[in-house]
Amino acid sequence: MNKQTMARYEAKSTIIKAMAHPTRLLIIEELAKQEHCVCELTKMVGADTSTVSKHLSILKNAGIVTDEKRGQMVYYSLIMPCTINFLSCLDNLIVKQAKEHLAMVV
Amino acid sequence: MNKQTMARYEAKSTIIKAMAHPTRLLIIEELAKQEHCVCELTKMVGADTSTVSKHLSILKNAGIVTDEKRGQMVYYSLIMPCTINFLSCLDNLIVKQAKEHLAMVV
DNA sequence: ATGTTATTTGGTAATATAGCCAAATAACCA
DNA sequence: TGGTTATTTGGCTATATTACCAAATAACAT
Repeated sequence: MNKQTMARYEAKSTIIKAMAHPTRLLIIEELAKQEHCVCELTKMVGADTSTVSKHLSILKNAGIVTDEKRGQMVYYSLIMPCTINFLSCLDNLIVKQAKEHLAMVV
Repeated sequence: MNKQTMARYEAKSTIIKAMAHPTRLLIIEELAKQEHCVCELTKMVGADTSTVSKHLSILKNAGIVTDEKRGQMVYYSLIMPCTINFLSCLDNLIVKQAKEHLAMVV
């Protein structure tokens, strides 16, 4: 296995790992609609602020979101266009699978 | 937060979590080109057979790949079309970021 | 300056993941 | 039947992740 190829897989898995959490997916999908401060996201998620802040820092380190401080608030927004198409593709797939499963049972 | 919406995020994160490993990304990209048995994938990955087998079962449980036994070999193939577009999108992004980084340094 | 709000960071405990070895299972051949 | 190859499963240890609390930092208002 080529060293460069390996590095490429690791870079991709870092990004994907950052997405791989229900809360972080929620955040990504909300930020796809519009930017939000940590306090707004905290309400949406329904967890401790520190927990949400840490989720955001994971997304930021992966290059999926970016932040901007305005006053006392920090606003996060989505900067990775790849993610949203993929997530909606998965959504369709999940609905399709659920329907197939239903058809099997009924 | 709606219960159904939450379940949807969990379903998506299960699929994404299954992708979130360098070895499993390698497997996905190789299976995108053509089906392979566990023994072939083991050689490509360069790890213990049991390790590769476990990676494959994670991908299978997530619905990303499917398997078919022919003789003593089990052949795996990719069945989730979403993944490949997403991975190539990430690849482009990573190359772009690397170039930008290079331009900054030089 | 002091208090309040927004956010991040450090610490900690519980849980999940990854990799290897050894053993079990299955298919094939002699 | 007995041996070989391919694959999966169980067990174990090391490492990573997550969530919360408490404390630190920063901006703003009084």
